[in-house]
Amino acid sequence: MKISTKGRYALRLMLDLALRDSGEPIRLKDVAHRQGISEKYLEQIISVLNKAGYVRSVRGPQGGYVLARAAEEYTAGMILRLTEGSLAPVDCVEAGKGVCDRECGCATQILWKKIDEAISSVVDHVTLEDLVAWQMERTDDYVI
Amino acid sequence: MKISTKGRYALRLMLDLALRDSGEPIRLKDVAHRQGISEKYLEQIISVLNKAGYVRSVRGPQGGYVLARAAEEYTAGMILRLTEGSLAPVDCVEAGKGVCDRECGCATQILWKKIDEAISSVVDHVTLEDLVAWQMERTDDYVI
DNA sequence: GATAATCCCTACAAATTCAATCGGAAATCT
DNA sequence: AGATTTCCGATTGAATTTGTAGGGATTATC
Repeated sequence: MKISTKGRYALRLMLDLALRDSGEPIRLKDVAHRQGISEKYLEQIISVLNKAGYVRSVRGPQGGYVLARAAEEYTAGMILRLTEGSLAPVDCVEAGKGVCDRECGCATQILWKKIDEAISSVVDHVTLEDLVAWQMERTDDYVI
Repeated sequence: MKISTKGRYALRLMLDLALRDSGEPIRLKDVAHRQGISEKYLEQIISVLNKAGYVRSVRGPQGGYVLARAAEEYTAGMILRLTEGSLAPVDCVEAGKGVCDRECGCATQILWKKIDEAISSVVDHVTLEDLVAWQMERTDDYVI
């Protein structure tokens, strides 16, 4: 019941981009250094965000990444679901998946549904802009 | 971000015991058959519940397991935390663990905390008795 | 007391997932 | 041309999950 590094790093990556959003591309290498995350690993993660159109990439020198939209247009749920796959606590309450093979009709499903809704109600209402605000409350400089 | 089979099976196991709670011990073999779970694997799981005093065991023929307390005295959170270890979405918001090495001071922690609280507010308020009631609404017989 | 049923314990193993690492190709600025 | 940066796919080591396997201890019943 843990969020993997993929989701956590993706969120920190997007937060990093949002904090330094000036229109100029931000090099992944810099993000990696600031966040203490392997550059190569971050590549894989931002590749997913890029394909989803969450960031825009600029190749070559002076290149890097820029947020595709304003920070308030991203929810934590969007970012986490994209990178984690799903935030549902069990398979059988996931959107696409219909019934579960055996647990169907099982009362525990009601619990899983409630947990799923509780998680969603948080992540779907916290935006990247909220994270930016929280970060700026905590530290004056942007060293995360 | 999934609850493992250990937690899910533990909950179904406890629900099964609660639904058939008559004072007589219930054989693990029967639970395993009803739930379609390997008997040997269930042994490992109930061993944890037994050591925690959540169930009482009776050895020998006509033996089995009985709930140690009334169903309303167990929350889903108790059972899941015992078998899953922790329901916190990331290590750094767990109770015992102090700071996280690097993400400390990071705004994402606030999000993780909110998710953790949302999950807890569900699992700490749903009791085994609730699950029993939900199950009886769904099916007249107790075949889960 | 013998037998059979049941819980109890520990070790092992297959499969999957996680968390990267590695090596290079393609694009682009100067 | 050369340096910089993103892009892409393969591989890998470790950890975790999800069980299996085999036997030991206890006890009700005959």
